[in-house]
Amino acid sequence: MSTEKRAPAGAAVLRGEITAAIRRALMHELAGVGYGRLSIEAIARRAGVGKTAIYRRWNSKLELVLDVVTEVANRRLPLPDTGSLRGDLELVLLMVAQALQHPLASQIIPDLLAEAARNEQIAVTLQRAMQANQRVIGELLIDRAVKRGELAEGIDPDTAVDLIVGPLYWRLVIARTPMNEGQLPRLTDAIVAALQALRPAAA
Amino acid sequence: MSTEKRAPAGAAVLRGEITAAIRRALMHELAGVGYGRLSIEAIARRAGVGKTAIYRRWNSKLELVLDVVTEVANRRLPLPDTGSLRGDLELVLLMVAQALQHPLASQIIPDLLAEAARNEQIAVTLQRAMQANQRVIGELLIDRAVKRGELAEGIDPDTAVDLIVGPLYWRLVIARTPMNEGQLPRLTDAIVAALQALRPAAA
DNA sequence: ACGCGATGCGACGCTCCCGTATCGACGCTC
DNA sequence: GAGCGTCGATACGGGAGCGTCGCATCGCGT
Repeated sequence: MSTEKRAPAGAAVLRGEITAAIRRALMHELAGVGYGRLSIEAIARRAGVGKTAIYRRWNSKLELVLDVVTEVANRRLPLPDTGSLRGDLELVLLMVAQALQHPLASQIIPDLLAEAARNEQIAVTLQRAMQANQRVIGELLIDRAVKRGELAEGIDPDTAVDLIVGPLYWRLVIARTPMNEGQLPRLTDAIVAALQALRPAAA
Repeated sequence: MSTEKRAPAGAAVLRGEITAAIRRALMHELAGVGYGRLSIEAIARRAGVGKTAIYRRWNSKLELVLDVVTEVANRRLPLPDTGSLRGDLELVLLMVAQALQHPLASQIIPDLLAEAARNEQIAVTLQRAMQANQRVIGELLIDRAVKRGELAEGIDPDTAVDLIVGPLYWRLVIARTPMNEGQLPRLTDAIVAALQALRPAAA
């Protein structure tokens, strides 16, 4: 029920264009009214399809949202090795900043995160998606820096990720203050200093 | 319509206990179903009052929520001077952590922030509330540190606030990872280092 | 060429909530 | 003691969305 069906036997088939239209409509509805007010009827209206087309593909609103979220979250972001912690970090921050400033993402992400606080299934789905991206940051960016000798061994990866992603998320999504020119490099320097000052857990 | 009415002439009066019950019920409903699904009927049911009692006090769902949010956000938090940037910072982080871990707050805050992305009135109300608290951090904590010589003059207050509040918010509200014993002091040290490394905007 | 089956679509009954109005009961103020 | 305004409760018409069902259409395999 999650991926595209392909000619099971000798019969008609779910039309992929319609599935795609529903997915698109869901994203826009989610951004527009949020998960709470989300209605199948509105999605069908926006997608220009009948409600049946949706119910035939997914059993419930929750299943539909989880499916689309999972599909979007599984798009991996590559992390080239720039040769230094500062270079890697600035690149990551830039990519995260661009992602968070996407008009659809900047509305959908906080909405789903808020809903995750009351819906266990959404929570675990988002956790999975976030863990995948945090592993990129943790294992690649931090481990690389440790191997280069730029960071101490035994550094707490959770707190490190908090220090890297937290300020940017707060700034762009919560406070919604635009980033001025030159603030990102300064923020990068500050975070590098924070990471280097982060004592290992054993200390 | 926002504060308590007091005996206008020679007549009956809105009973404060009922107003308080509505406020309490609103908080619980908001935490339970979110702003999107919020319904006046459910609030009245939970509060054990008639819908009329609510409509007599507020004209709309939005007005009710804005009123209660403003009232809660106006509770000022004192910030004693511990004598050092690190001491002030750890105290602030501890208070913020406690606030964000409150079961009601941890559900209501992200929900309203998500809603603020599509509702201008909620956005400005929350901005006002946050600016008040950020001023405490900015003017007191940072200015004090500058006067002590612990931070450089001309430091960017916006980025500084991002560095202070962002990691904790991300950790507790977004990632929802519990803070282990000893992580808060380590986080404090790292943020101090970040603030000291934060170059002034003019640089 | 044909027929089967899945498809898209609108209609259906149902539930929930809105915002208003009305009612008798109660309590406070004068 | 009298009157006024608030109280909970209930009812109302209207709107919106739910999940299902019937129907004509279209595509595939024979």
